[in-house]
Amino acid sequence: MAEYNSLEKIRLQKLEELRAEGIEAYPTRVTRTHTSQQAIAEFEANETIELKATLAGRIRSMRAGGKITFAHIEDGDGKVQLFLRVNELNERLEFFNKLFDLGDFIEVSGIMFRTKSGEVTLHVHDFKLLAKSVTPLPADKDVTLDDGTVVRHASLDNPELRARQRYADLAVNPEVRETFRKRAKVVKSLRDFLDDKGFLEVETPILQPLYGGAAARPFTTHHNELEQDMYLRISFELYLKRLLVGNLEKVYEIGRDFRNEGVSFKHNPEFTQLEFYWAYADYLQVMELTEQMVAYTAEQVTGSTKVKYGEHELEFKPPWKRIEMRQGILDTAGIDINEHKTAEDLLKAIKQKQPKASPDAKATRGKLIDFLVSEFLEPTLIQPTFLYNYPRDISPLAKSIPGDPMTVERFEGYVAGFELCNAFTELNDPLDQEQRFIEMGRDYEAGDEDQHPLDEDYLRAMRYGMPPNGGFGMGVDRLTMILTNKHSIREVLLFPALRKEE
RNA sequence: GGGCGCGUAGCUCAAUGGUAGAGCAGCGGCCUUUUAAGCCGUUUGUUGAGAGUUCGAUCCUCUCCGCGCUCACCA
Repeated sequence: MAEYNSLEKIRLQKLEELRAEGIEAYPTRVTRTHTSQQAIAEFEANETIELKATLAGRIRSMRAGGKITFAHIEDGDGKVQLFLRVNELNERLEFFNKLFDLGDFIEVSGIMFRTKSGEVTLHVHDFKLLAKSVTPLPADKDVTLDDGTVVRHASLDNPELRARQRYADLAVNPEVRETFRKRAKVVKSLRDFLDDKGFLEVETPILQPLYGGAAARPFTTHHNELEQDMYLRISFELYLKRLLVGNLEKVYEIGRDFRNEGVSFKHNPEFTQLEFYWAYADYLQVMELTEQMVAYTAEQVTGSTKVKYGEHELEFKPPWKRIEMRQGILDTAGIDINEHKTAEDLLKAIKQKQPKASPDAKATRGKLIDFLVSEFLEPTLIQPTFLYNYPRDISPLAKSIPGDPMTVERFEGYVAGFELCNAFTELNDPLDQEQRFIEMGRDYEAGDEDQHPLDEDYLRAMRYGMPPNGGFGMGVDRLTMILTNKHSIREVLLFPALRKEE
């Protein structure tokens, strides 16, 4: 049984009073004729015509006078003011004032007009309760004090409450609703862009017998009838590339990935990923498509390719800056990785630079290079930038640069100092791929949990012949953060992962 | 997982080792064009949970729970 606080008990009492009057507090049918903004627009188009309207929405404010009451209701389109007067409503006005609360959903009918102070308002002739609100919304308001200082409308602010009770957050903070409308637009724009380029949207398994395509720890679950453990996917990569073997030339998927790892302002255990694979393309073509796609999305969502993010103004218009990884590390860290061909050698060079963090002493050469990037280079990449040409040993699914077996054709897109996307010319040589898997298997035996187990079926697919192709992956949540100027992934997830209550 | 910080009324926040406060919301009045109205009156608490120190703990100590920041982890 729910326990009610004093405010809720008062509302429950009102509910009883309503029912005692024979009023259904949660009726089934609504007969709305206009949304709030439709009614206002239609009235403003010609104010000499009497406009009758029936509106529906939630009571957000009430100003009850003796014989008149002003209120605002809010619906999906916005707010509209109501004017209720004893002249039309008689004793029902008092009934309205006494038994209706902020947060209740109501239906109101009447005639649109403009008040003395100029606000388009519904003059209410009839009203009906649609749903009684038992728990008060956490709304608040500010007040101007005698000395002129304004106490701000604080409203719901507690980040935990806002995330746990997103419904209340959405109900009370219109800008939060706007953020999620923009998020939907981000996804739609990406889809439109890729569809227009001839990509086929597909859906691949979330429950997988093996996980792969990324270096991350998976969530494990169990299928009862099949009597086997299964994993929630950590990427789409290996399944999407199987489709290239099947002669689907251009495929993409937008969906959820699951990684059983730490939570931070840019990591949630489940997150939305976009991946596409493009036969007969290489990473340079993917780079061009990427900057076009992100610029298109930015423009669709914000109206411009220039986007404000915190103190920065980001320009997404192609072409983006390109930095070759070796050169970028040389410029920011002062180390030429080509002069340090072994991990021991590179580690020595790094130690001389005395970075703030210290690299793992057992790290491979590739991981040390990765360390240099995140320590020195990454924080400088504010404007959209492609960092390209990665070490082979941290890129097991990418193809080497012809003539440079240590380096692969791979790039990552950086914006605002963090990684937005990752792409490469995909490895399509089954023998090379098997070799790389085996090398990773060694890592796996050595206790590196992030390395994936060998996927025999993927190799079987590749042996049938996989066309040369370029692949791409991007965190949709992160793109949404940037395009909505939010600095935490939780702000762009409706229901971010939180610990169980109590 | 480590470090730092936070948790007080429905919401936003004060406060002191000695009976826990404000604004808004709520409740009761007055007000027929208000603008998150105004005026008068008024209620609200297991101070996150538990233990300890103390004559006395919201405050000090410890444990636990939750959240935030940060580091680690993380293509």
